Amino acid sequence: MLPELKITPLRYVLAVVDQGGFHAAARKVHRTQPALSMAIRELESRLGEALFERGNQATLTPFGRYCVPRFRELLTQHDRLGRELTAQVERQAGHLDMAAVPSVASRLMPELLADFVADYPGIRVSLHDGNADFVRDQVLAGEVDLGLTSLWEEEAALGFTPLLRDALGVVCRDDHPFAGRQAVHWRELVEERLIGNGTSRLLQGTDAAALSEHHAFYISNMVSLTAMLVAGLGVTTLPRLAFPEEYERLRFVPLSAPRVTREIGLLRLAGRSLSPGARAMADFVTRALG
Amino acid sequence: MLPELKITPLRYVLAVVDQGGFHAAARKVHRTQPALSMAIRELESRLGEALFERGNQATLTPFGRYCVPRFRELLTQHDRLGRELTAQVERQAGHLDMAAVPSVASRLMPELLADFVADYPGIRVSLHDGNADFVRDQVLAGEVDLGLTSLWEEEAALGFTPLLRDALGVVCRDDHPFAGRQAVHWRELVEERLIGNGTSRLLQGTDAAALSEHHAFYISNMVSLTAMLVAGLGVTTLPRLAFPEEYERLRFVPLSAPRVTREIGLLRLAGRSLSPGARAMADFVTRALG
DNA sequence: CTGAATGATCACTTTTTCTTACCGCTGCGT
DNA sequence: ACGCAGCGGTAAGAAAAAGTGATCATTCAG
Repeated sequence: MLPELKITPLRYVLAVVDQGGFHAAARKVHRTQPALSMAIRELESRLGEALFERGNQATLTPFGRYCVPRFRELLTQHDRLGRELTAQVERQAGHLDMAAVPSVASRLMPELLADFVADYPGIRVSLHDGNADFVRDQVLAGEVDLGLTSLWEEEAALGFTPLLRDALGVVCRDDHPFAGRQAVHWRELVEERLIGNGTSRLLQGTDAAALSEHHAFYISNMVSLTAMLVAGLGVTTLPRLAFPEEYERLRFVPLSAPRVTREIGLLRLAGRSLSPGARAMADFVTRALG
Repeated sequence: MLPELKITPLRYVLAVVDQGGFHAAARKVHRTQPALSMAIRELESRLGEALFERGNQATLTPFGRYCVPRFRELLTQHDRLGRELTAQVERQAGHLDMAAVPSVASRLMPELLADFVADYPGIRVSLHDGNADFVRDQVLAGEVDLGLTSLWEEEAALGFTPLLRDALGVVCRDDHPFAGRQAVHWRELVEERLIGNGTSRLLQGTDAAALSEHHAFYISNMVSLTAMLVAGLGVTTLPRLAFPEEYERLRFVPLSAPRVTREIGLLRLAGRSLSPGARAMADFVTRALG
């Protein structure tokens, strides 16, 4: 029904118009003159109307004059699309959404992102932070391309690439007997007033599993938790990365037994490939942390 | 450098997306499934990025999801252009400019145009009227596609198609001795007070050439001329078509000797083809008057 | 476990596109 | 007036692209 206009002949027509002749145009598009002659003739017969005046050399018919600007417009859009897509593929443009647990988001991401934008100035990044469940759900729902978190349990739909291990330790105030110690054994914590938090479940399944039931309070909010620690209301366990270094009065003492670590890594949907931008980020993070 | 996106594979991609599978899409576009498989694979390798998730059946990659709306947009514009051009070629749309001498413009064109728009409702017509020189110049300058006029002298750059002959006659008031006569001989006019007008030069080169020098006044404006005739100030010569029938008191009497006729026809630029709309008009006029 | 989907792959044919070689025409300089 | 360089068009065959039919592996429902 409607004639399928091929892109190349349109380009030829414009070349002939712009160069003012078939020969010059052929040179421009790296073809021979007959190629243009035939391609354009083909296009004309497809349209059912001549574009160039026959006999007269390379002058447009009225219909040709009507067509040229429209051809040019279509080609402009075609080329724009081509450039846009290659920009995406070559990571000169694009965007990605990622989610990270707060410790990663606040301690690792700032530097990481600074380095990333230096390498890929055209790629826009959105970073959402939330607890490990939030990150997992966001990835699973496809709301974000990548997650940086620790994974509680393997899932078929998720692909997890471990990047770094984060050791659990005890956090206490600087006047506490633990402060300054090289290590603490879990049994010593039984005597303490222990404050539970979101990371406490790391202890489950370890020798210190009992502790995770043991706490006096459970505080999920990090600001509240640190306030209580600064007030000397008790001690808590936290992975090193989650330990808020900016509080002068708090100290982090590694747990010597059990040696509990959480594994922080890159989380993504299995079997779903990444956008070019997301792949750039995934590669970048793996190189930087792995 | 930039990858030449061909139209057909883009269409295939959209078909696969819309139909939800390669087989269904192949049926839709009247191709076999391998054709789509291969064309799309080719496109992917050209872009350097997969559009469909391998293994998983006909689901888009993130990059594919990014591409699809853009492909659709480009195809929409492509198809719109195709439809637009065929509309022009098939005379469902378009426009043309024409010029005609006043007699043709006022006596022939109204009915002609009415019939034309009935046949070609989509074509816009601009009609300019002016004397024969004006029409010739407009055509020569390419300001109009077609002219309806009489041609004084052949010119290489102009193509003239005679359509009808218009006989010269004498115009006088109804109380003049000529009124009611079947014919008048040029010698009879020598006695009369003769008013010259733009068409008087038709007499040049005929037996009555002397008359064209002979006139008492020369009036180019038609309204002024008729006013003078109605006032009984004299008589004039006019081609039949230029005789203003709407004036009850004026009479037209053919010249029996010499038999002078002007030849009215279609004027166009030689060696320059017409736009589809103009060709429709040219054919139409030739059929209607020829 | 079978059978009917899916998409991928392979060998081959058809179609399209391009090139080389050559033609006729036009216009310019001698 | 003549040759000659430039133009665009034509024809035959080579090269590339697109399409087909047969076949395969995989998945999923009954």
